[in-house]
Amino acid sequence: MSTTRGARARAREEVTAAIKDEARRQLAAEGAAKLSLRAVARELGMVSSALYRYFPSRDDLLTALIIDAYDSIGKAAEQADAALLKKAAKSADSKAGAIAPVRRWVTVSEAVRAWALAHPHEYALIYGSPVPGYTAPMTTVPAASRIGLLFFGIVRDAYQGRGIAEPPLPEELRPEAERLGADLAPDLPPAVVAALVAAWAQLFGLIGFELFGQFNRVVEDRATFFTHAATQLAHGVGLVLPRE
Amino acid sequence: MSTTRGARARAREEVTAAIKDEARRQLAAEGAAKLSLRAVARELGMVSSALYRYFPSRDDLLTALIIDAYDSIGKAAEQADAALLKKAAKSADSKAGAIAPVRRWVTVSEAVRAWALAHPHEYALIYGSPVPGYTAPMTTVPAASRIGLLFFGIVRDAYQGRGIAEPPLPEELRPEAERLGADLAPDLPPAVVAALVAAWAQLFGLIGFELFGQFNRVVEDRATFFTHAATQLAHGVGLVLPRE
DNA sequence: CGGTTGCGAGAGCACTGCTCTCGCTTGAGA
DNA sequence: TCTCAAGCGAGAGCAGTGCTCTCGCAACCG
Repeated sequence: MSTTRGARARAREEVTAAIKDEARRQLAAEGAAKLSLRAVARELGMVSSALYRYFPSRDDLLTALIIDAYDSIGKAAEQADAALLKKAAKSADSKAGAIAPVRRWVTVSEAVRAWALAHPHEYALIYGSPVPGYTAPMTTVPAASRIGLLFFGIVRDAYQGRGIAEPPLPEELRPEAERLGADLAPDLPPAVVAALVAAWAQLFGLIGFELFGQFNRVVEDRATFFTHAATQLAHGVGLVLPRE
Repeated sequence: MSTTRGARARAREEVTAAIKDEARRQLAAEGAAKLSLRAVARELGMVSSALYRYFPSRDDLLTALIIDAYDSIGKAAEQADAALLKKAAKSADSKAGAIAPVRRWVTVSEAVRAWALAHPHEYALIYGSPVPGYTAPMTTVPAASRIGLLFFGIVRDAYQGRGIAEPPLPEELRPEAERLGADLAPDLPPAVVAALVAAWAQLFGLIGFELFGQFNRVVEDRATFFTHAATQLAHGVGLVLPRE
C-alpha cells in the first residue's frame, strides 16, 4: 500500500500538497501574474531554493494548478449532473426515469458558470489567455476533456432515448464534421457532433465575457440571461424542448 | 494647428509613439507577461527611468496598448464591412443595393477572427484574462464598443430592410431583454437585442477556443467550421438565409 | 534675459526566478 | 548492523524586474 511507502515519500507528498495549497491561495487572492515562488516558500516557512526540489520551475507549479483546476471544474459539472439524475430517479415526475436532456444540459452549464464565478482566477488560468510562454503540456489534456465528455454523454443519452433533432449541415462542412464525428463520437450523426463542439466553445464565450468584464454596464440579470442562452445552445445541438 | 505647437510637444508625441511601437513589438513577440519596461527603454536607447516621463507605470503602458488593440480590431471589422458594401454597390448581383444581412454578419465575424489569428497576443490582451490586478479603466469602453456597435448596425439595417425573424423570448428573460433593448437599441425588438448580445459573446468564445488551443487535436478545418458557426449565430439573432 | 518647467541620466530599493554549493538526515543495500 | 549514496533544506549569489529620487541640462514663456 501507499502508507508503507516510507516516511520520506509521504513527507514529500505532504509538502507538495502544501505548496500547491498555498499557491492556490495566492492564485485565488491575486491572480496568476502575482503568484510568486518566493512568497509561497516564505509563507510555508521554507527558503525559496528548497521549493525547487518539488517543482522544477514556476511554470511547472502553474501546470500542476492548471490540471487541478480542470479536475475541479470537471468534477463540479459531473456532480451537478449526477445530483440531477439522482433527484429525478427518486421523484415521480420523471417519465420512465428519463429526464429532459435540455434540463441536464442547462444544469451542467450552470454548474460550470457557478464554478467559474467562484474561482475566477483559476478559471482565467485554464480558459483565459495562456499565461507564460505557454504551450500547455499534453498532461493537461485528459483533465481538460472531462467537461466535453460530459456534454457528449448528455447528447448521446438523448440520441439513444427520445432522439434529437439533427441540426443542418451545409455541404462545405460535411468533411470536417465527419472527421470530427469519427474522432469524437462515431455513434452520433456528424452534424450533431459539429454543432456540439461549436456550442461547447460558445458556452465558454458567454462565461468568459461575464467573468472578464465584457458584460459590465451591459447585461444585468446575468443568471437569467445565461440560462436562456444555454437553453438556446441546447436547442442548437438538437436537444428538444422539455415537456414540463 | 498642431504643427506649430512647439518642438517640445511634437517630440513628446513622437517618443510616446515610439515607446508604444516598441512595446507592441515585444508584446507580439513574447506576450504581455514578458513585456518589460526596461527592455523597451533599452531598445530605444534610453534609460528606464526616462520612460516614466511618458507612462506612469507598466500598467498604463498596457492600458494604452489595450485601447490601440480595441481600435485596431474594430477598424479591421469596420473595413471588412465597408469593403463588402462597396463591392455590392458596384456589382449587379445585389437586389436594390441591399446585401444579404447574413453575409455581412459572417464577413465581419471572419474579419474579427482573422485579426485575432494575426495578432494573438494583442487579442489575448483584450479578450483573454485581464493581466495585472486588472480593473480595466473606463477609458477603454468606447474603443471596446466598436465591434458591438457594428453588429447592431448590421441587424438594424436588416430589421429596417426585409425584416428579421424575431427569436423566441421566454417570460423570465423579458424584463432583462427590455432593459437591454432600452439601453442599447430601443428601435429593435427586445428579443433581438438579447439574442444579439448572446451571439456576440458566443462569437468570441469560438475565436478564443481556437486561439488558446482548446481546438488543438479537435477541430482541423477551423475556417470552415468558424464560418458555419458564425452563420448559425446570425440565424439565431433572426437574420434570414441568404438567397444566393 | 531670467526663471520655470520638461526631460534624460544615474543610483538605488525591494522584489522576482533560478543556480550552485554546502552540510545534515534518511533509508536501502552490503 | 554499518555504509554510503540519495534526498533535502539553508544560504549566497546572479541577472533581471518595476519603480523612486535626485541631479543637472536644455527648452520654453513671460
